[in-house]
Amino acid sequence: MYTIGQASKMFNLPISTLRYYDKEGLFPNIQRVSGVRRFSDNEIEALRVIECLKKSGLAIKDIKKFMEWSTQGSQTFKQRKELFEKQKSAVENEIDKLERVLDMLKYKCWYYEEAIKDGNEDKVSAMLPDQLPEDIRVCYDNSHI
Amino acid sequence: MYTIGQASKMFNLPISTLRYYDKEGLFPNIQRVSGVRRFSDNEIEALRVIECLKKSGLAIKDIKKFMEWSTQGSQTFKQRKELFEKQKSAVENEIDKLERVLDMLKYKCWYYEEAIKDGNEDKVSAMLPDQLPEDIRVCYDNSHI
DNA sequence: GTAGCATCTAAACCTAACTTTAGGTCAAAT
DNA sequence: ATTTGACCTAAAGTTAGGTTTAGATGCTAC
Repeated sequence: MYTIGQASKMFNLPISTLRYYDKEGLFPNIQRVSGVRRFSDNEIEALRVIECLKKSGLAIKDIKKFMEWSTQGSQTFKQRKELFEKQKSAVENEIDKLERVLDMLKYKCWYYEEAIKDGNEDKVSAMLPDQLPEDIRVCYDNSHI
Repeated sequence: MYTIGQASKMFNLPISTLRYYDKEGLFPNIQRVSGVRRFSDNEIEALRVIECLKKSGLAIKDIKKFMEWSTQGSQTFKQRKELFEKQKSAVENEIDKLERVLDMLKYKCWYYEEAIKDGNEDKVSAMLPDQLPEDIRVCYDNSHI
């Protein structure tokens, strides 16, 4: 059992954010002792899931829906599983996108290294893809589809 | 040379967004013909960079700063390179985070598969990490640090 | 010549996810 | 007894990144 201050430190989230999450219905079963919230193992695991779903791109109101499903027992197992499958694909896609962003960034890093070496960007900006070093060409191609 | 409508289609961005970017100073050198914007190769490459930096997590006002550096010639090569290096690390970090999110999601997918098989989550929720299948245990461990 | 487009501007509006403010309760330490 | 510190609420404020609205301009096809 933790206070809001302890939970705040555990997850490195401001107290105001935890209260906001509670107001938004993300802890549907949180207990209170004379008005004060008690974060049990239940809420701690909820917070882990909240962080995960948030980073996966899910909006608060949809995380709330999941938390409601969790209070409804075995009849919502399928929905819950499907939500996690959906977010899994979303994150896989996001990672793929970021890999292409990374290639662009690698190309640009190389580009400015060369420009610095030359003192100008004339040579490097005139270079055609097939004149680039192999590893840089791959990055260029991946980011200029 | 492209009109705003053509650029909008090329990048799949609303016209209003392109005008907003212009207002925010993201095309410092864009030409106009009797008031109408002309998107040249310069602005097209700028848009590729904008998309990249945006996805890397950079704010519009910082992208603007980069675009200003780009108008200042060789004296800003170093700053520009450092910006790309910084965003490269940021994206590498973000990908790492997402890999851990992915592990949590894989664990939860497995969890609900088991719960569906069993008709309840009693067995699977009582399972200690070392009783999990090896691949799932890895996911669990990576997401419950 | 007028109807239909694409373009333009300034300014208001929108949304999500918080954060801040102002005021209040309560228990423990001084 | 009063001060400190952790908790509480409701409501207002904030920020980023757009989007929408309303009204204007100008080319081109009929």
